[in-house]
Amino acid sequence: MPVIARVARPSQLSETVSKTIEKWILDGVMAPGVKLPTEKTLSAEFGVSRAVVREAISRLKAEGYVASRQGAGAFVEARPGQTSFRLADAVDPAGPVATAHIFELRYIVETAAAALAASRRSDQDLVQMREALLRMRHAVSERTDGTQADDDFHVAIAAATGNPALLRFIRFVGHQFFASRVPTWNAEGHAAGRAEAAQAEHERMFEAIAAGDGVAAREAARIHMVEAARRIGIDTDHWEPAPRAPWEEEALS
Amino acid sequence: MPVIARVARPSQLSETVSKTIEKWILDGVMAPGVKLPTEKTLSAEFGVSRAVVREAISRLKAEGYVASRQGAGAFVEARPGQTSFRLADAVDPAGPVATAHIFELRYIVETAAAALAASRRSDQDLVQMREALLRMRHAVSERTDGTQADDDFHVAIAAATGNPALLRFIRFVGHQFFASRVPTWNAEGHAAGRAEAAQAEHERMFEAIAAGDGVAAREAARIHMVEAARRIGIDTDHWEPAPRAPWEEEALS
DNA sequence: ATTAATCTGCTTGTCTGACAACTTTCGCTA
DNA sequence: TAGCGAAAGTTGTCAGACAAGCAGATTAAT
Repeated sequence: MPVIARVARPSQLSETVSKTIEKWILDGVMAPGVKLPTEKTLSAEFGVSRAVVREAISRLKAEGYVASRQGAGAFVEARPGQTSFRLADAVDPAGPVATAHIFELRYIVETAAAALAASRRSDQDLVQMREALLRMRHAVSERTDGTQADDDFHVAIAAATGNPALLRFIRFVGHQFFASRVPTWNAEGHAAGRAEAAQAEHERMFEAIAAGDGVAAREAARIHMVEAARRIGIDTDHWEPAPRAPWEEEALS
Repeated sequence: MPVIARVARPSQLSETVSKTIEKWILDGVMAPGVKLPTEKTLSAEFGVSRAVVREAISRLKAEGYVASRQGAGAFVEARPGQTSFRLADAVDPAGPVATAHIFELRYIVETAAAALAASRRSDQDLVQMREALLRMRHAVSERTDGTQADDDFHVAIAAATGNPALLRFIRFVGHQFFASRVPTWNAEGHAAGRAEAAQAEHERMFEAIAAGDGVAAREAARIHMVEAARRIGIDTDHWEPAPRAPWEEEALS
């Protein structure tokens, strides 16, 4: 019986197995392209049934660590970081600046997406944006929740770039701040005029994109991002080693 | 260009099932916290064995979409997945435009990073860049391989932004094109003057960043990215001419 | 009557054995 | 030697069974 890293956490056998194999790959014990032991061998060495091993490999396949070919075997696909980008690896979740750093990343891609959308959007893209915009308008007047429409609007812009990779990434980064939109759209946000303010910013973005004005679209998106950051209380004063965000320098002048 | 929903791949039953359930969750058919059907029910409805359903759920657990408790059931997680970004999900690997889409994403973040680096770089950051630059110079004159130094140079710029999330993402995206640098730095590339050309572009980027000129840094990076795309045969005609943030335009005046 | 303990059915976790689909290897034949 | 086909090995799927744990209903105790 080989060494089995006894992880205290997983009460699930399949998780124990998958974590162990994942560690093998991470530590370079199994290089990319290498065929990993057969399911029968693994089940024997781990002392579990083949079903458990299969579930473990299923996890690893989902995470992109391995790929298997029927009749041939399972092979190490690649090292982590080559196929997937994890925010948990990118920033220290406990760090106070993590949110600001991720938001800056979002700021970069969303402003670029707005500019691209202005020059590439189809009529159908505009329909999607307008539809989300109308739902937000309705949410403002009725003082109801507009977080979903808000999210849909941003996704529609990303989709209008015609770049699926960019679309997916914006959805991914934007999702990290889904909960952050609540203080804008709840009763308090309506009362304080935050929902109305956000809506006005959205309207300007839409107009610029509809007009095909990339520069104006980027500027409108920039303003929206800056205001959104302010609304969720991102403290740019504490930004790491770098002095400050670009929009702050502008505010200074 | 419409959405590419080409997912005909899954010949694996478990993948078909997991993708279907994933779609349910993403489309909001199953809200967070909701208990999904029992394994027996799912196996009956999909017409597959329980083992297949379990492997599918195993995938979903690995991706963070669901969590299951023995005896109780499997429940949709509050934060549906979205803990990692996988390019394999973002683009159709078989599509001819996949590389161009990913490169555009890289173009967006690298040009922004260059602009940020110009305003935030420390003296130590400059040392890192200069070191990589010297190694590339040496590679050009000696006609040796400079891919690693090339990569290090771009990473040094990303690091100078002081944003670890941005750094990590640039490393991730840049790695997708690591192999693409070979035709620039191999014997053929040296002979055709591609290595020398790339080096000149790098020098301009460094000078602008060292001078603290964000606008020039972005423009130099833009040129380098466009040329790099051209060297690996990516069409950049439809790209935005010179995406530039408003604060930089202000800096011009 | 209220509360606590127990029971019972249901669900997930694991095991075993079997067969189908496919790949690789190797020995045989021309 | 080259090509072919059988055989062994491996993953994919299925079926049934039992253990472990949970939730609601039933029963017992105060």
